Amino acid sequence: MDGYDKYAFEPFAVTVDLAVFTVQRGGLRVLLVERGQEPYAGRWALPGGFVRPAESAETAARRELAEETGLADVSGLHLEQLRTYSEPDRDPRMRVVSVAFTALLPDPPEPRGGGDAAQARWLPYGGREALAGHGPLAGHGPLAFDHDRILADARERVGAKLEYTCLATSFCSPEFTLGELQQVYETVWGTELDRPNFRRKVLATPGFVEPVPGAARLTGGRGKPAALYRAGGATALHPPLLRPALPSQSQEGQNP
Amino acid sequence: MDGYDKYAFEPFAVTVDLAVFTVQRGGLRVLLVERGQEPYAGRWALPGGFVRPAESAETAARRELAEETGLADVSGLHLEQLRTYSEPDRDPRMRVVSVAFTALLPDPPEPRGGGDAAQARWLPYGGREALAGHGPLAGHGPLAFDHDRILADARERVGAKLEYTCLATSFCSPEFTLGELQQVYETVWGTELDRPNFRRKVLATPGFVEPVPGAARLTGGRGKPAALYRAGGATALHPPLLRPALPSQSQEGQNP
DNA sequence: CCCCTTAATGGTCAGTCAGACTATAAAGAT
DNA sequence: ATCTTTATAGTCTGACTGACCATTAAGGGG
Repeated sequence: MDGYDKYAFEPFAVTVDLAVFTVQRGGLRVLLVERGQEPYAGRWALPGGFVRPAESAETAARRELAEETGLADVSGLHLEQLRTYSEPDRDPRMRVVSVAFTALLPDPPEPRGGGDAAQARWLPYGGREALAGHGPLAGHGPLAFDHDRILADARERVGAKLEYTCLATSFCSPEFTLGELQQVYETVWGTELDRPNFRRKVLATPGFVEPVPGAARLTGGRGKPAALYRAGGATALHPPLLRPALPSQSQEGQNP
Repeated sequence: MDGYDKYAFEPFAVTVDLAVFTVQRGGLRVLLVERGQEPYAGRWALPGGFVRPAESAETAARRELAEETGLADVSGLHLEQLRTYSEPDRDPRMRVVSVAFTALLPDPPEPRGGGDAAQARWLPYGGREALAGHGPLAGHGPLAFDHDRILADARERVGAKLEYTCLATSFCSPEFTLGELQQVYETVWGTELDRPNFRRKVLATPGFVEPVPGAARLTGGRGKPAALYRAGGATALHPPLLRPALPSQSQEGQNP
């Protein structure tokens, strides 16, 4: 950071890219826009835009989130910096450094198409379609630029943070059932969890969820009505709720 | 990312800042440079510099790491992106977006002063001096720009990653004793760990460490000589090695 | 040379927690 | 009325953790 006048430096364009996730009908969905122009015309991409002169990347990301989702109030939504992507050739036109963010929405609104005739949609990401061999975006990929990688990084980060934070409640409405909360974990992790055990763990963690005092119950379909809970005051999970270790993962070296 | 020609965008300067940690004599140290020019002349700052036109931020960070430490080969060192700091007023001269990195060194070389008469030093960070009330940098703070915050974020990130990755071996020489490895945990976390339990946990994790086959032993001082180990092939810790939860942390909400 | 200190290593034991599983309750569907 | 579905309650076992105690192998000091 020393000696600006001694070293040459090139100006960069700085953008933000958003990986906005939601859990809907048991599947993970991500907000994508269809590009109307070259490069990558017709390909899907993460929503995003330039950081303005008086903005931080965080401010720009929240502004873009409001614009792209059409939500009036995005102040309560979870928005978190993922990392910055700066490969010199990631945009063929010019040098663009992009700060990527991850956002989580409980109930996704119908997205409005962007200004330039590009449509925006919630596309399923991962899940059953991926297992059928069409890739994580089920035929809508690959994305423009390096957005496939950004999206994969974002999903991995969200999955990891579910383990040791209370982030899962950000995917849920203000009042939710434990079944809905469990669906969030199962959807993001792509695994199934034992319901009684999940319940025991969540309720045993102080501040994770708190019961809605009105003893209100509600159900959408069959079965016994479920009790409603709100997010508690805690943000971290100690000890964490670990996802089941896949047999072929995370321990490549073995001790004899 | 759509329509570059439709929206105004400002060029930014993009820099990298490095939080380079090492564990020495039982204390955590960080590489800092003393600024020779305004702004913040005479204050200490994180090493860093501009990203060049053909570089990614990662490439620039590794180049800066080599330059600042004077090490011939930094290819094996741990270098990881922390996050990007982009507040509009973080540099009083111009709009600078900085991508911060965290690096870990086993045995720190004597740093060479930067080109512009600025000296570089390993300063103790946190530890006993901090408890004496002089702040985490024991009288050398506050740092220039927003580097205090970057440094705090970096330390927290390193501490968190020790829990669920094998990162701690990056602080150690190629061959190390379990006592040295434990010192890394204790130094970064600022807590004491039970030696037999730590040993049991480390050895029970496949791929974390592997014994040096030559049954080589080595000691610096008194006591029984310790067996030497190398880093194993694993990168993740499943289940994690959790730092002892401080009584006043992480669970502000309590369920009745 | 003997004893003390230091540090590494080996082991025990009880409490806690996670995974697997069974059982009961309360709703809609047929 | 009975079945299906979902929520909730509880049990049991093995694994893991934290708190210990014991032993081994070095150096230092009398």
